Amino acid sequence: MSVLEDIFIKIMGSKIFKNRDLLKPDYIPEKLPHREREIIKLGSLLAPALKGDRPNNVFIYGLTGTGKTAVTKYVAKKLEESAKKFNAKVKFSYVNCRQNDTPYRVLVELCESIGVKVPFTGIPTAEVWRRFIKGLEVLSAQMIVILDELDCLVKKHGDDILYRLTRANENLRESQISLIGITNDLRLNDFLDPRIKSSLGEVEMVFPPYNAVQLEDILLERAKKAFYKEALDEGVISLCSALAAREHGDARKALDLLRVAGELAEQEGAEKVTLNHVWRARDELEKDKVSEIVRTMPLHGKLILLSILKLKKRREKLPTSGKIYSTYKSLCYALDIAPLTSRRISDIINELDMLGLITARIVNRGRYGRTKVVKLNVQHKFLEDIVAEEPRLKEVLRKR
DNA sequence: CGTCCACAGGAATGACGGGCGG
DNA sequence: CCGCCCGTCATTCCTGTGGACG
Repeated sequence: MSVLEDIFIKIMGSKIFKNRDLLKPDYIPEKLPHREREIIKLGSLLAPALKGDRPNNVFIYGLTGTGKTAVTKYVAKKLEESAKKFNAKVKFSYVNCRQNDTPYRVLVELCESIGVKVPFTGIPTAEVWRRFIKGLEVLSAQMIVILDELDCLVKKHGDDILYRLTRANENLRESQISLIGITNDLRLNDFLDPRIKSSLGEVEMVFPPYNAVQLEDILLERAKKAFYKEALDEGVISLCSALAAREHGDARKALDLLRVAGELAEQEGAEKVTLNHVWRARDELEKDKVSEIVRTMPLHGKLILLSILKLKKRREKLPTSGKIYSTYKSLCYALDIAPLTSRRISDIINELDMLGLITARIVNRGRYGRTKVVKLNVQHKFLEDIVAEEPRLKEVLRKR
């Protein structure tokens, strides 16, 4: 029997997943535990749309995995259903601003959602804008625009499009627009023009993180339908919840852990998902995250990471920026690459800190100056594997 | 108690590449 | 389509800093 066939048989014979899709991040369940209040609040805020009144603009804050998108989509779905019943003209448009991260692309998305066709390049933004307004007038509806991950758009391209959208109602007679802005970044306010702040932030909602108990409820709810009975070992759900609670109560993380643990169990033909699978799922997820960050990092960032790694391996003490810089320089020398200035390296170290790969804190050592002490936050094994993917770095790594 | 270490990190400036308006 | 402008990455030059040491 071939290896591949073996895998297929294992999957087919597996009694783990009933419906794996229920654990995917974009799935919107029928029940959202511990978000009942948010659902009611958002629902009542948007309800005027059914009567043809423009709802207030809403701004939703919350860290990743706090249910912002799920709640918004859920309410949108329900409202659309009701609108059909009451024969009210309500139109929702959901745009993810991370995927569509230019004003142009956002506008194109909006046009398409109301059935206006525009080429995705070739015509000026102003023309797309004009067609959007025209299409909207024909539609004669209450339009509710959901801008998810708004921070990505605003940080890259400013708040101009928000300004236009909030002001669009002045040019509309048959239709009206209202906005729902969703952001992970609580500091987004600082990037916004005060005028926008006042009009977009007519109502603000903050989604608090889930605690471990709440996460457990969420997982239980999903697991009921996603897994076969008895497929989960005792404590699996609690462990997933606990691990995710540690990371600012991220429900998506909790679901990811559970799903990946299940996948691991399935792949090896296990009867049940065990605690061990969860731990391995955590490693897997961390590795994925780290590898994604590292892979897209410029060469010198990788070299710095490598330098930290080498220092950590060789010596006992925590590396300081000076030490890192000199090992980095010798690394560059060995690879025949021109090294950057220490000033720049200082910034790169800060960037790595921002990404969460390392923790750098400033330490005063009196007579012996002032430095940044750096601590690696990732398991060495992962980093080595990932950094080694860069062919040039591979040999350096082999040489200890 | 002053010095001075070993950097931190701000400001100004330049090279480069990519998107936008005309 | 082209030139322009803007953001990013990097360098240069610089001032600032907490505390161990003499």
